[in-house]
Amino acid sequence: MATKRKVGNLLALAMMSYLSQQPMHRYDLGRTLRDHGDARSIKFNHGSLYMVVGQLARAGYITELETGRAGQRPERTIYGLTDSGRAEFRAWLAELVTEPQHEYPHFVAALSLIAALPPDEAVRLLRQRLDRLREERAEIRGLIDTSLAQNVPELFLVEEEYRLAVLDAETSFVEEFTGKITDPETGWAPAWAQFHSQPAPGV
Amino acid sequence: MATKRKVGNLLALAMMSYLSQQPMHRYDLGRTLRDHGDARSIKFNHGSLYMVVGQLARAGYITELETGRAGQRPERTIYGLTDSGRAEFRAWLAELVTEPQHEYPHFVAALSLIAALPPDEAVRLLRQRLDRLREERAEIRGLIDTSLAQNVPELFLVEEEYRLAVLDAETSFVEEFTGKITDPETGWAPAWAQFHSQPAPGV
DNA sequence: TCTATCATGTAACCAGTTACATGATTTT
DNA sequence: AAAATCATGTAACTGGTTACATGATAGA
Repeated sequence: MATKRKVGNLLALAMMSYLSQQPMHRYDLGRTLRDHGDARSIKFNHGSLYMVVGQLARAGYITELETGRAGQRPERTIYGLTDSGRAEFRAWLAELVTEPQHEYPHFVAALSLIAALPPDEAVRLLRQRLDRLREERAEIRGLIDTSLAQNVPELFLVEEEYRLAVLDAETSFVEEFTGKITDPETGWAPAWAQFHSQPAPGV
Repeated sequence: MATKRKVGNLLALAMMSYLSQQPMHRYDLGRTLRDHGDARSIKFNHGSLYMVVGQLARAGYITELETGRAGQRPERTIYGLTDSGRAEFRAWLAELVTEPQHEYPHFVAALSLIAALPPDEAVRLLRQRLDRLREERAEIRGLIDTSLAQNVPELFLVEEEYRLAVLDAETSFVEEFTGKITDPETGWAPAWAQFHSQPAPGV
């Protein structure tokens, strides 16, 4: 039972994580997140950065520490994690690790409706997907390998390894699926093609 | 490059799919979606139903056909798919089948931050996750089996089979991951435990 | 010095969810 | 006849994204 968090945006979790190491200004948070490659795992943009910092502050998880000034730039408010923020961070992360979430990936939706396409088109599209999946796999593989070559510990790459694992599972699934459609003996294509006989007219 | 759709909510895709078979009233759409089990693949609720129908109508993908009346109930506007809606439906579904989307599952976010937990706690939580994953697997397996027993064609269960495949991949991944942490020879636990020596103080 | 990019913030807009409201059937 | 639940819709709120705005530094 996913507890209702006062702040639900995962960007907040990443922020609390960084702030647990040292207080920071908003912009530094953004830069750190960007440079650290967290954007691959957590969606964020300039706008949400401000929004989420506001939410965290209102919830009492972070607090203004001081307002520094560097050069002639505008003031920069430094935020620090509060004790309550630290507790929330741990609890939330623990929940995310233990409890699988019911999510709604686009491909699941596509599969649930794929019968609406004629079987030969479905197969054609699925084969295209296989190409894309291979490309993506190569990309992630490369990203991991270059990071490892730069001595990034494997621990900091687990999320990418996980992506790879899921990607491989999806690839196998799609291959098997196209097989089940096209098998000359037991393939679904004929039956499938039937309820595409008379398409309903447009309006 | 995921084209920018005029209506982006996947609920709209499911609606167009049903409307491509026959015109319907909003409430029927909701009921059909519910009874058909689409809620497992596509998030929707009473409120979004109205919103999305409005969006589809404004975009010209569906149009009012007639307003019927049954018994003493309020009028019910019947919507039908337009030709432009039919085209959009096909194009969108094709895109979803061919193009893997970059998504942000919660577990990926959790993994990207898991180093913030002490290794032994991480392992404990991951093992709890394994239990949950097994439960979920059993549930989906059961759902598939009862459906098959009721002669639902396998084609209409592919999205659940896909879930199973992904679930299995995740299970293997988590098992391997815990192994890499706890291995008595080469495990990451010692090094990992080190940068948890002195936690920064709360504010 | 001009231009690009960095750094910083606000305002307006759109999507999505929740809560409210209400009459019509069906069940007890 | 009361209670439940079905059927239907609107309004208000919240979260998130996009667009606008602007001064500061760095590079050409």
